[in-house]
Amino acid sequence: MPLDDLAALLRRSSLRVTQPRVAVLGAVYQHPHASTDTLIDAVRGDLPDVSHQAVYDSLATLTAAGLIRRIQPSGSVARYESRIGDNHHHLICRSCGSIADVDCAVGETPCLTAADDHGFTIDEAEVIYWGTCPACSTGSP
Amino acid sequence: MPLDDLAALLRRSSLRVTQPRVAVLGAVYQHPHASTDTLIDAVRGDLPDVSHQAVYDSLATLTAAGLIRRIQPSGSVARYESRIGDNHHHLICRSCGSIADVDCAVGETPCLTAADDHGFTIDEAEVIYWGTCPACSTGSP
DNA sequence: CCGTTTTCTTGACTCGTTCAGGAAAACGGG
DNA sequence: CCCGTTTTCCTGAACGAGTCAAGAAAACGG
Repeated sequence: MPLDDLAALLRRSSLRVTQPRVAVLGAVYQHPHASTDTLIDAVRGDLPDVSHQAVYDSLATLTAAGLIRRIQPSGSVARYESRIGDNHHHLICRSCGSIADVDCAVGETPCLTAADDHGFTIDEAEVIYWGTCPACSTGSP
Repeated sequence: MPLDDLAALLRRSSLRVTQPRVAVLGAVYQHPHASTDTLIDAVRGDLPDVSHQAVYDSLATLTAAGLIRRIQPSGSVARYESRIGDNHHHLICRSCGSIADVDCAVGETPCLTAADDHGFTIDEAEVIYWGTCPACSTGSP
């Protein structure tokens, strides 16, 4: 993903194009499901002197603009991903915390229909599959 | 839920019956989806001098024993509920954070089948419906 | 009732995240 | 191309949910 494209994404969302934002957006594309800490390290590969605050701030801005998505499974720190708008879900290993993407099998926004919505206006259904990843499954012997 | 029944639940799980545990378990039954803080307050209604640590510890023990379930939606503190083993899901208001239970429409453990499991051994599918509750929907005018 | 084991109390501490104020960078108009 | 305004970034401190540790107290089995 060339830097110019990242900048264009920012502009299209009416966001100022700053070095930290471009670097953060690029890092999220390069490291799917990465934690904030990992992203800070990745960003500092390009910009050694960015503050953690700039990364936190950029992540919040990008999330608010819908360019990235924040996910935060129970017992985990915040993670970010660039796959958005395609209603996919996540498969998380209870043992090592690794995350895999899962396409939604049924249709576009299939899970958006709850049995009883209690009068709520539902706008998203988030599905998390919990289990054990292949690497952790074969760990015992 | 009489105290004796709560104690019986603990014994059935081979847990020692202590005042804090009984009080915590009772509080979770009385306050579905309550945060740890709320539960601490509730427990102190019965036992004014329990430490927060005892409550944290009891909650962890009860959760490990499967007597209660811990839920932790993104951006929220940990919450606990006593409805377990019936594969129900949650409806959460983005505005006020209130949580409602939703029965699973399709069957017993319907969502347990991901489109592609990536080799994971899946043991649970957690579904969270995000939206706006009736009270918050009618807030603007 | 006693001894062992588990649990509770007290208090300090960690870590991810947020808050605050001044300095620096980005953008639009001239 | 430069300048002023606005937004963003940096430094450094603070917050809060949750955890850790060591000794005192309570629960259970004999």
